[in-house]
Amino acid sequence: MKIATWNVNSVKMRLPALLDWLDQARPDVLALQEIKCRTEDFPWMEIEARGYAVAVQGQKAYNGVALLARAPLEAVRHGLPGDDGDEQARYIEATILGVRVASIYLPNGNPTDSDKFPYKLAWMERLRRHAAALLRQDQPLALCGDYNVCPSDTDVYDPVAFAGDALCRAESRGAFRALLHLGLTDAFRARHPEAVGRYSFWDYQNRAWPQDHGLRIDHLLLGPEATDRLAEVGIDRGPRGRDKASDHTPVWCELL
DNA sequence: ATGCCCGGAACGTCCGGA
Repeated sequence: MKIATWNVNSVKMRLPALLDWLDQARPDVLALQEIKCRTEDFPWMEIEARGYAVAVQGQKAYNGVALLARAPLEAVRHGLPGDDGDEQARYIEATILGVRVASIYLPNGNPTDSDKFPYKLAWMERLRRHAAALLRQDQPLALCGDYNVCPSDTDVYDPVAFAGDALCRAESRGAFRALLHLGLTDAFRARHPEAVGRYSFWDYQNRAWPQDHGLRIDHLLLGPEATDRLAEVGIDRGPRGRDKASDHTPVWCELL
């Protein structure tokens, strides 16, 4: 079972690249982030024609997440519990082939002296509480998405320059570690413990991609049952090199 | 010290992204 995550930065602009990647990589599940469209404007027909079931949590212009699966999506949950006043479309969850899978678009949190940073940290605490509840269900779990956290300096092309950034701040990394301490496993790091310079995001600015100035911020966090089944993990840099690319590229894992 | 590059909304130029 192949499970992947990809921040597409507008599903409308990325539709040709998305359809190509589905045909080529053939994931059983793909978690999308930053679809940047209302649920009713999602390209349902084009995706379903490729043999995928679709669940969407959209909003106008910003954010938005979705789950695509080659098997039925069961018991879909829209939104992260813990704040009924939160209008931002950043979370969707469903069961696919017995695996509980979430698509997560965690807040960026910059600038750190604005209210965006405490919003990020509060969102991460809500995620921690919900992940703890999911882990108590004793079913395979995969929390997939754009976490907007570089877990360690080895995940950053210039750790000094990013030391004060919301993606690298101690508070963000501590909240990420709190997720791991629940019993979740960073799939990429589990399979590639010593890897340096394996990124999932390269900024559009400053020629970041040709210089390989990247960050690893897209993660697959697996519960114990899924981790026991973990066979392989990869980052597919191909889509980032295309014309009209997203600034993120897909991360995938294979469960036995 | 600041903008660089993108997409969306909208039609001038700003917001948000990371």
